[in-house]
Amino acid sequence: MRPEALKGHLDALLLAVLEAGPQHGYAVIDTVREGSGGTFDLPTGTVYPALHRLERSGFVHSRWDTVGGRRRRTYELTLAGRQALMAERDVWDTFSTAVSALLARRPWPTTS
Amino acid sequence: MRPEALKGHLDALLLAVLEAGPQHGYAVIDTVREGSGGTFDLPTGTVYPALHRLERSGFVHSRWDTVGGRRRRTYELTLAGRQALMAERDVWDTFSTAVSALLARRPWPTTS
DNA sequence: CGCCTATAGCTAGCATTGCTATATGTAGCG
DNA sequence: CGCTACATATAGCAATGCTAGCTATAGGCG
Repeated sequence: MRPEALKGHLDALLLAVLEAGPQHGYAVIDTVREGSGGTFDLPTGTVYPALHRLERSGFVHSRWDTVGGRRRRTYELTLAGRQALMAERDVWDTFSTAVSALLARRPWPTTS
Repeated sequence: MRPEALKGHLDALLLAVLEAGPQHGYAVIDTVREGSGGTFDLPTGTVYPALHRLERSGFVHSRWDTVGGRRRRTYELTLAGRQALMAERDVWDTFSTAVSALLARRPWPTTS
């Protein structure tokens, strides 16, 4: 998978993952990998900055936990985050429909 | 439509449009707009550099025409371009399938 | 104990890429 | 003559995901 393919859609994925319940960053990476059937194996350098961005935007809220001596930062969707996710789903639908339509074009039925 | 949504998929769209036959840049813009049902109305500052990029990559070949006193640069897919398009279609399929799967996740059927 | 792996987090800097803004020039209409 | 549509072009911006590198704990193995 070409890395830049994700550009502009990462936030939607992260919000969708967190919609299922609060998770910490490392777990988010696992969930994305499994939920995408292995297609997306996001590096930490992608996910952590993205989560920080989402928090700055007010879409998620974080708190520190300590589990088994390890520090964890658990992220949870805010109300604004849920609304943003709804908007992102709409964007994705129109976007993917349009791209699929264009990619489905074929030479022969030129109809011109 | 958030502008950056297209990032990483523009080349695929342009190649797909040119697959139907050679076109010049301005016409490509029209074809994309109509083929996407109005979703993508690409600015010239997006399309012309992208076409140049595709030519540098060897995916399209251009020639100058003059039609009605106006200079036109007509782009045509190369063999490499056709192959790249096939690859792009595969990328798009895996990509969109994975994103749709993740966005379809819902809180309740947590199954955990 | 020392080493490695898995877990868990962080950041600086890079490269790519699409967009905005601006520019040039022709054809045709009122 | 001025306006609009057609047609191409580029400089510079902003955003964003990735690479690479770093810190730190827990636990297994030799």
